[in-house]
Amino acid sequence: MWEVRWPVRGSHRGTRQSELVRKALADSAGFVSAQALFAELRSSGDNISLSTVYRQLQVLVTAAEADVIHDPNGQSLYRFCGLAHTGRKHHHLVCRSCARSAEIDSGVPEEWIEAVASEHGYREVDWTLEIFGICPRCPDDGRASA
Amino acid sequence: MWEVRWPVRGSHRGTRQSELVRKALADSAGFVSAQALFAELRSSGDNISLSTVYRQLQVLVTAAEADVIHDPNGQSLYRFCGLAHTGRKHHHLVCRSCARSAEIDSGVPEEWIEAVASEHGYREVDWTLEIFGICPRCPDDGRASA
DNA sequence: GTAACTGCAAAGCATTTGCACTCAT
DNA sequence: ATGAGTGCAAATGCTTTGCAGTTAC
Repeated sequence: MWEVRWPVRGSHRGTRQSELVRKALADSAGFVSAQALFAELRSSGDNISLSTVYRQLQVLVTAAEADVIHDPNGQSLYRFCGLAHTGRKHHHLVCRSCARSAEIDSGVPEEWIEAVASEHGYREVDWTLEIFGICPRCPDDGRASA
Repeated sequence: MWEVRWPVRGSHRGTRQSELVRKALADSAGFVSAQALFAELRSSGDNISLSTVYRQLQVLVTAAEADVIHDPNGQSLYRFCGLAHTGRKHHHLVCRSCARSAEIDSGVPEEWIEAVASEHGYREVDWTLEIFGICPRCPDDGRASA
C-alpha cells in the first residue's frame, strides 16, 4: 500500500532520537525489549528517554517496519523487519538463549490456519505463531531465556 | 481421564477457594482472564480475593491443568485444559469477541514447524500458535474482547 | 498445633500519558 | 513561527508479595 521511500507518512521529523531507535533496532540480531534497547542506547552514551524509545518503537510498528511478539513473561519484544510490508504473514524462529532469530515465510500454516478457521465459521482471522528453540550457535544449556 | 486427583505437588489443602477457582475455570467456555474469573466469582456471591484467584491459577498452570496465553494487550488468559499432559501440542481458536474457543489438534503446523526448525538447526523447539477471529455466534462488530 | 492458605494493601513491572519545552522544517 | 517530537514524572493496568489472621489436616 505504501511504495514510499520512508515508510511512515504524514509527518516524520527525522530527529536524532528517531534515527537512534531505528538504527539500534536494525542493528539488533534478534528480538529486543524496549527496555533493553533503551539500556543499550544509554550505555552507548546516547541521550534518549525511555518514553521516546517506546514511542518510536510504536511508530516503527505502525509503519510495519518492526514486528512485536510477546515473550512468555508478557513483555514485548521488537524486531526490525524488512518483509512486513509485503503483506505476507511471516513468523520468527527465536533462540531462547541468545534471542537471535530467523525470519521465515509461512505459506503452509497460513493455508492451514485459514482452512481450520473457516471450517469453524470464524471470521476476521488473525494469528500469531511464535517458535522458540536453541539456535545452532548456542551451547546446550541455554537457560538464559529473555 | 486422569487418575491422580492432584497432578503435581506434595501438599494441597483443598480449600473452599481453591475449589472455587478450579471449578470456575473448568466451567468457562473459553479463555478467561484472572480479573474476569474474579469478577465472575464475586458476582456469584462467592467470597474470594483477587490474589487468591491469581495464586490458584498459578497452581493450576504449574500442575498442567490449565493453559495460559497472552492476548495482544499483554494480559494473561487461562483455560482449563485436560489435554496438556498428553504431550501432544494443541492450539486454540479464540473468539476476539466472546472469548469462546475451540481446541484444535494440529498435525499440519506441527510437522511444518519441526521441519523448518531443524532446517535452521534449532533444537529443543517449542512454539505457541494463537488464532483469533470472530466466532459464528458473535455479531460483526465484536470489540467486546474479554 | 502448625504450616499452608487467605485477604488486604502495598509493591512491582512494563508501558502509557500529561504537559511544558525543544527543535526540525 | 509552529507543531511534531522529547523528556520527565506521574499515572495505568495487570500481576505479585509481605504480613497478619484463618483454617484444613
